[in-house]
Amino acid sequence: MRIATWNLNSIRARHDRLLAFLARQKPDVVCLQELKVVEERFPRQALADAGYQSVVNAQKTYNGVAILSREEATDVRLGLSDGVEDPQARFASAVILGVRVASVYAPNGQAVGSDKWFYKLAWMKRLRAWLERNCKPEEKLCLCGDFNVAPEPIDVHDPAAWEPTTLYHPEARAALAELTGWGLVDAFRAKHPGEPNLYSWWDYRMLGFPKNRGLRIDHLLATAPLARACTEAFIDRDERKGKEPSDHAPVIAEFEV
DNA sequence: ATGGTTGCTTAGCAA
Repeated sequence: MRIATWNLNSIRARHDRLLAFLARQKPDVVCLQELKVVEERFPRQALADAGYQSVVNAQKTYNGVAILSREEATDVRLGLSDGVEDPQARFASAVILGVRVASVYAPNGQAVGSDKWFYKLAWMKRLRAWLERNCKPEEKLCLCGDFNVAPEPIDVHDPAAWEPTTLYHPEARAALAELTGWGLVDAFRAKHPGEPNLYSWWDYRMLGFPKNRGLRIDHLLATAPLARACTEAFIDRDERKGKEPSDHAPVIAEFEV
């Protein structure tokens, strides 16, 4: 089973790119983030024509996540369902071929100390609580998405410069470590231990991509039974090239399940 | 040195 995660930065702006990506990489499951579209305008039919059914948690203008799959998605759950009043569409999960897959769009946090920053930290805690309520580390599960946190120095082109920011602040990293501490393996890093300069996001500004000034903030976090079945993981850098790319590249992993 | 880019929605916000 080939699982991909990709922050599209608008599914309308990336419509043709997404269809070309599906044809090229032929993933079995794709978790998408930042749809930036209302449910009614989500291109469900075009994706169905391409062979994918869609689980969609959308909202107007901001956020929005989806799970595309070739096989049927069951036990669909939209949102964290934790009783918190929260209009932001950042989470969806479903079971596909016996694997629980979740599409995750963690808050960016904007600036350390801001309201959005505290929302980010709280949201990470809520996600950990969701795991505790809904899953067991012994089951096959993969959290796929834009976590807006780079875990380690190796995941940041200039760690000292990024440490004061929400994407690499020690508290954000601790929140991500709390999440993985429940029982999740960074599937991409497990296949590329110690390998530097591998990023999934580059700022549109300041020639971020041409200079490879990136961060690895998009992750496939798998429980041990699933991580053991991972045979390959890579970042599809080509998707960041060319005309009108997203600022994120897809992360893809192959699992023998 | 506080720059610069993109998308959604239409001037300002979010990333």
